[in-house]
Amino acid sequence: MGRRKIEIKMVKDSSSRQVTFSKRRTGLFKKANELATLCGAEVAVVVFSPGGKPFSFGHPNVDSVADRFLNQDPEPKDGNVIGTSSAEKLNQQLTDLLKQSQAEKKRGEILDKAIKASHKTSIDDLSLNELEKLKRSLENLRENLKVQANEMEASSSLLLLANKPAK
Amino acid sequence: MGRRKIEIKMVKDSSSRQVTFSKRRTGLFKKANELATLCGAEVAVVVFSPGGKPFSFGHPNVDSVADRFLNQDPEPKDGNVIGTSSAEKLNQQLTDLLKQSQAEKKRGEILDKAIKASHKTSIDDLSLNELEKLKRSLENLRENLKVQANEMEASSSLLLLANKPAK
DNA sequence: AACTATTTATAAGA
DNA sequence: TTCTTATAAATAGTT
Repeated sequence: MGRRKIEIKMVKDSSSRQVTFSKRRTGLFKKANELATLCGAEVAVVVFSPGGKPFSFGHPNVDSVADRFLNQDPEPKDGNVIGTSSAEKLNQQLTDLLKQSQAEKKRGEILDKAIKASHKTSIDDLSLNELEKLKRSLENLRENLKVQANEMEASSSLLLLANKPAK
Repeated sequence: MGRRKIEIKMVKDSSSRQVTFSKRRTGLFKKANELATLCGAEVAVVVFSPGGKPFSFGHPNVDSVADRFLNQDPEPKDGNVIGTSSAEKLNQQLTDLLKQSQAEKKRGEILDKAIKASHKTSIDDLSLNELEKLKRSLENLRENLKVQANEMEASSSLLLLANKPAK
């Protein structure tokens, strides 16, 4: 978003990285504030700099949002802290994950075609087109995996937290 | 940032507010991801929609960042149905899953090269070689995903069982 | 869900 | 570091 387009990967130069961190942390907090204000949402953001310094933003504040997040969902079942709802949700997500894997298999087949095509003289429009579709599919898969993993992580956080003594 | 400048204050229309929330939440998570990737920073974001639904993003994951921020030790606690080991194992698997996703990203870059190569005259040995490597990577990914999902399913089944009256 | 006209964020540079 | 500025990215209103 500036003079040049940059790839989203670790900035090598430590000094530049620090500058990028400062600028983008400011931007992230600003966005978080706008989201909270515009939508009446509760938002908490915690960031550790590469040097290990903590920074945070919260609306209305970090702790209340964190508490709400960590204490939600666990069903108040006597004798046990964890409600099945959390675990069942996890199971559903695992099922979805398997579906992702299945879908990915089809993409592998597309690749097969492309490889066969390339064994001939030159790659034709069809296989090129397929390669490009495959590329988009992969980008999608990556995005989906990340989202899924994040959601599952949140669920398992709840499970973990539910096993800790209430604060 | 769009057709018109808007004031940063509560969007009155509930329907528009929901749309704004969705768009901006996506944007916020993307920014958080970029900050983490570019700077090697740890980042956690938790958001509650106006409707009270929780959303989260974390790198490497929400609870490790939260724990670190709250300066809490994941104290081992027993006397409780579920050994933390099961839950922690789940967490580890989720982390591995994220790594898978990362690895997949590199494969996408290989594809990029192949596509660029094919834009030229004909696909050469190098890019063909790369395509074949990519194919093997994909087969691997599929296999790993399947194994991971199966293992995780087993863990979460244990969690489910552990929550039912032990007969 | 898509599409653009604009606004905003920000990468380089000073 | 702070400010400037050219450009990339996000997104408000629209369809």
